[in-house]
Amino acid sequence: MAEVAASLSIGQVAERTGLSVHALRFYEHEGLFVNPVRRGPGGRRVYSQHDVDWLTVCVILRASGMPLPALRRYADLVRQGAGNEGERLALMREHQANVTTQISKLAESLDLIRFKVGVYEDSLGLDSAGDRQCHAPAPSAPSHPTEIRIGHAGVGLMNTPPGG
Amino acid sequence: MAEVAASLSIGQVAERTGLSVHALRFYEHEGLFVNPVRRGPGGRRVYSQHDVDWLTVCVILRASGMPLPALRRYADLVRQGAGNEGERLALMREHQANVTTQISKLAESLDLIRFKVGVYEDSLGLDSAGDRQCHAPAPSAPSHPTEIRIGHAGVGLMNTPPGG
DNA sequence: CTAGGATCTAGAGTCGGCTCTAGGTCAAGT
DNA sequence: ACTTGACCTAGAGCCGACTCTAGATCCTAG
Repeated sequence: MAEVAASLSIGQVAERTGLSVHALRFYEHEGLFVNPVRRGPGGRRVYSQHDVDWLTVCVILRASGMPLPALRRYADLVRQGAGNEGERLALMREHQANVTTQISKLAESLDLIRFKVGVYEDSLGLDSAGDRQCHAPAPSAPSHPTEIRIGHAGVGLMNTPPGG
Repeated sequence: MAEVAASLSIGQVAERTGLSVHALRFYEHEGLFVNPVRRGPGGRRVYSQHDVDWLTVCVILRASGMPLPALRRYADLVRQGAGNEGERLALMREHQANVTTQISKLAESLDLIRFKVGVYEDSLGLDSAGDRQCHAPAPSAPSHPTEIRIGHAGVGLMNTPPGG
């Protein structure tokens, strides 16, 4: 049905994964591959579809902020084979927690940003043709009780320099 | 009701904003303040509540990934005073777009991560005591049609080294 | 034979955003 | 008088994750 063991050059893998050829060599150097990269005639790297699949996972994990050491650790665990699923699970769960925290922090920031956008739209007389929900989510009560109060002094005063 | 013009030392501002004193001096050097920081006896910096409010905004924008040059541009606009709301709006809208893209990319990555977590939980015989929704959101159809297919070869094969 | 392009290695350079150091001033406490 | 601690300036250093360079090798096409 499908050739599982197609041989790919570094350039082809770069194309398919979105990583640069430099980055691919760098990743190899950093021990991020599960299995050693084979070499063809002339010492050139030969990759398989397995490698591309693994790299695809790597790219996604990197895109969500997993640092290279964690990625290396994960590669190590996978390389060792079955038996360490507990550790892999722990690693993934930790990353999952990091990502969800990241997302919720961004969502919080987005409250302020939306509010600012609303303020400027209003000050321009635009009524934001069909993009905003209702008026603007009140950023003074930003879903989680935080210490920062941007509602009163902050947002209001910050639109003009205090000399005005 | 409230003292609007309280004088704060750099240390106090660091405490209130979460920025380090180093970072505060650095921000000043980089032109990120709306109004020039006053100096007290002995040349020491004197901050007002206005500064703290502005910095609070800065911290949130930074936390959502706005680079310092954009922050500086924004400070410039605010410093110039009324009349450039259009530019401020554009800047904020662009950042808003960046943040929402960021969030949705993270959410996409989270699909894979959750899937992996599910795989390892299953392989350990855990049935994930009350955390997962149902089984796992299918990561092979990740909300937007992307080029990467992690559903078939990827996730499945990557749990064991190819030598197994 | 020659030229072009892809690849190789080892290692240096880049970038953003701070962080830290060195060397000094100043005010308060003992 | 002396120490402590917060502050000052200018500039060097750091970290992560690549990116780029130099100089060599190899393959293919004309």
